[in-house]
Amino acid sequence: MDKDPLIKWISIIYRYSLIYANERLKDFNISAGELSFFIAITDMEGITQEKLSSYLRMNKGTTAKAVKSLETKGYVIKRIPESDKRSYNLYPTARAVELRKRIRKLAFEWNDILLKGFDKKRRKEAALIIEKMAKNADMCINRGGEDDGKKDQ
Amino acid sequence: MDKDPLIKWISIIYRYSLIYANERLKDFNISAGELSFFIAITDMEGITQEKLSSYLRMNKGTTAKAVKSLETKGYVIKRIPESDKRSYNLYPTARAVELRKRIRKLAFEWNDILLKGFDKKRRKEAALIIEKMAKNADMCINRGGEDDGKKDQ
DNA sequence: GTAATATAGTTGCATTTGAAACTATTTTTT
DNA sequence: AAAAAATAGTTTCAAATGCAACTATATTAC
Repeated sequence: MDKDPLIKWISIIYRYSLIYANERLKDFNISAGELSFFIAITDMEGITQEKLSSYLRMNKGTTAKAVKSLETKGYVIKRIPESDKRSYNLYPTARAVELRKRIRKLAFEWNDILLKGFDKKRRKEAALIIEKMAKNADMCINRGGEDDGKKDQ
Repeated sequence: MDKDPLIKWISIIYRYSLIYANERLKDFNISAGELSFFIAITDMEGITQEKLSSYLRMNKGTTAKAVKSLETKGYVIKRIPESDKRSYNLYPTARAVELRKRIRKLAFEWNDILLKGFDKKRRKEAALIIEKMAKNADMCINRGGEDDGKKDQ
């Protein structure tokens, strides 16, 4: 029945997502790994790296590197707020804002590819299932799961 | 509605799967990345790296490295068949076979964690959806998707 | 039967990521 | 307020992975 564990398929989806994103993002000088950071920062201007890490469930080291790279590429500006000199508020540059729509669209185009052949109802169901699985994973790894800065459902 | 693209959740599931597997596999001296190779080789004795790569949809370079590592660790033996001196047939060692059940079980325990709170019917549905999404991704990246050596559904 | 092409694997390099040790700042204790 | 603990980021190291160039063998063309 379930001859292969789910992780086999999750792994394929994830890795192929990176391949797809890397290909499609070439023109924008954004790497697949930076994509979710780019989207989150343009969506939530002023977010800190800490919040960003917990929102994306990324290791803070990973976040630091991605943000630094986006900064170097001219997509993000870091500003130390008076309120807490340890942290940074992250802002998209004008160029990032300008690209935002196209980049976001690209991420959702991949959704359509993944969900090809699914009717409306099944797409909904798929999204709920995937999100629930991620939250189950989160609960397991982070005994509870911190808030991700957005009301999630 | 779908404020975050599916890839956000897929990414979380994938990365947390690695974290979980690495933790649980410590005692066996098998890394998370090697897990699917270990399972496939113990399940399909004699498989070639080429077949293994297409079965797991892994880059052949990645496969080469994982197999070499499993060989070094004493879990896999490579044998060049007379029929084709370019290739290797991969066999699990006695020790690998001995661990097979426990390792496999571990992979499916993660399934249970991911599917916590899902009833029988929904679990079935989840598996179908994930697998279909992976195949959609495969179709997109590999304009067709080669056979993976097993009849898949 | 050579030459050209295809296939199986390997290796070096780059990217993505997590863990852990580290620095700097803030908050809490006492 | 000084000491201790917590928090925000950075950096180093290692693992997982894809890609492209490479070697060796097999197959196909001519």
